[in-house]
Amino acid sequence: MHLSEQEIIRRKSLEEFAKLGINPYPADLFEVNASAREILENYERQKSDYRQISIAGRIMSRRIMGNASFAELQDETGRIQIYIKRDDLCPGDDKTLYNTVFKKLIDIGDIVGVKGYGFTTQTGEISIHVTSLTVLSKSLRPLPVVKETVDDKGNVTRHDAFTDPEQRYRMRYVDLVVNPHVRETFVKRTQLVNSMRQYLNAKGYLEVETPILQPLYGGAAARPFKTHHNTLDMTLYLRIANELYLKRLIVGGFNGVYEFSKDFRNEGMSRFHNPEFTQIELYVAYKDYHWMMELVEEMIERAALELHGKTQVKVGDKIIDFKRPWKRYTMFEAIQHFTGIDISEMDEEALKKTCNELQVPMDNTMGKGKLIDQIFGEKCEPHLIQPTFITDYPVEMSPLAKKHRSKPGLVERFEAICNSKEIANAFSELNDPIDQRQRFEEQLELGKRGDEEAMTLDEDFLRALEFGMPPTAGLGIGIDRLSMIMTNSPSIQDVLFFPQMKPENPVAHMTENDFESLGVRSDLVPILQKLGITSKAQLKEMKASKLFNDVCGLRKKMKLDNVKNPTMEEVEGWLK
RNA sequence: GACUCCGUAGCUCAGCUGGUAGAGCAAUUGACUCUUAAUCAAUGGGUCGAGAGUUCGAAUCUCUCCGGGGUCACCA
Repeated sequence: MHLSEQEIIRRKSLEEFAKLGINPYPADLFEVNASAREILENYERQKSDYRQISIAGRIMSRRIMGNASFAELQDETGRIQIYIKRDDLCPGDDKTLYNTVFKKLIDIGDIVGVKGYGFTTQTGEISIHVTSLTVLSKSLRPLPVVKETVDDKGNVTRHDAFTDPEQRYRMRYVDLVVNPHVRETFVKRTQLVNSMRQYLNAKGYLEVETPILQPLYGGAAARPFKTHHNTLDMTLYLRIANELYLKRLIVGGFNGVYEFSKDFRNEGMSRFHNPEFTQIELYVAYKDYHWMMELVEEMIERAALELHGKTQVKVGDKIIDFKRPWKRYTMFEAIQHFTGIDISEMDEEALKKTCNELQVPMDNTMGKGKLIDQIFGEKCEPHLIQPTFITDYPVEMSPLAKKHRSKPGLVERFEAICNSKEIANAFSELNDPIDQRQRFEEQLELGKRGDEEAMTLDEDFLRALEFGMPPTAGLGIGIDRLSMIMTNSPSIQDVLFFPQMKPENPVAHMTENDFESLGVRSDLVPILQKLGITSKAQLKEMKASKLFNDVCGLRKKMKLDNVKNPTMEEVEGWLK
């Protein structure tokens, strides 16, 4: 294993700890009675409460001045400065704990527990005067060191911030330690989910769990991930939606069911797409899509209030206001509003002509519904920044939605669009089993023509509908997309702890064992590693005389005085 | 999948009309008892993402590959 200089130094500290009889990974619990934020908030008012503070966290910076030092301790709630004075930490003659343990063996990133009392420094910072220090976990890798300066106006400048997206996503644990706003984002995401859950629970709806491994995937148009069950010897799919299972539960007599579900779609990745993502789906019996719009407005307005204390949310350079009521357009109205063209009576030919006039890209495989959607996507969606309901979609694109009660060719469906992206999708659910079977069959036709995302026919779902499903309103909300808006995050990767990434390329390295199997003495291994030898094949191609020279030369350069040079015979032996 | 930009020390970055790798922070050693991007002095640290090519000579030019970002396409 290749270690950097700093890693080697930290590992050597472990040996020093052992010599001092200190376990840098103690098993004992460490009693904590305060948090950084709590102390900073309450100390001025309640000084007497902070005479015996016990707190634990990570050392984030150190300022050592001889026999006294300041350091910053970071716990879950934030950072607090600690003050360590040699003679207060070590009242007796033995100053090892200060001189050796704190000053030499503890590094930035180490996790320690301290006990002490609160005080205010001469420059006015609330701090902890440390009387006892315990190492709780030694950190063997150097943490990125991020420093901050605050100017007169209170603007914070971060120096050397840990910003490389690849590193941040691959090592989210490091990201969370050094980038406080990242923690905030994820806390907000959880608050969002909690807010919605509480809202739905208060209405008496039941949170349920349905299968992730499904023999047939359905409920959406997407390509699935495929897997195999050995015992049953059958193909299973990771769900792309849970719609059809939740509807079965409505058939079974529940009035309201919802599920926060991880869904999986085997498609392209982008700033708005991760192969696994979270949706909430909700189904309520005896309701329709008008009713559902009210619920969505109320639920999301409430979430915004709970997260931000107001209905306005800053997203990029825009302010998005979730205050009810949201604007509503039918799809035709929206298109008329943004293009001035009324397409409501147009047939396929007229729509194609309109696409050409508007310079909306299209091709001849597109049917009426797809053309309408295309115009909407090009000409309307980019302008819909404030939350807006778009209603009444073409039937061709919505095989699970009920036909519109009065407008032929349309379904009772709405999407909520916000910041030009769909955040919610809902229908009056199709509960007519005969109609549903026809729609599935149309999908099968599309599938035969090569549409990889066409829905499959789920015979058991149809059987359930044939037993009778009450009129039902159904809803799906993309939690990741909504989280992006609520946390002002430009990429979906910023609201997923561990976004999908390609695996890291393991750098080929020969281990000590690999070298020793060739007869290389262990004390010579670092020299060969330093030479950049990463494979046996590479080594075997080298000339013995050159290798001998290189090794002896490097031994001198690396100042490995107590390592004996190999003999020429030895080197020849490695290459056999 | 297409286009485009990026990959140099633990972190943030400079070096790129080819000539043996630099800075700040971090680290090491020393000084310093209220500092806060602490300060001062000294020191060490790099397969310049990987491979191949051009060349006397490549971090730098060319090609291929790997990883990442962005835009587009796909994706209700």
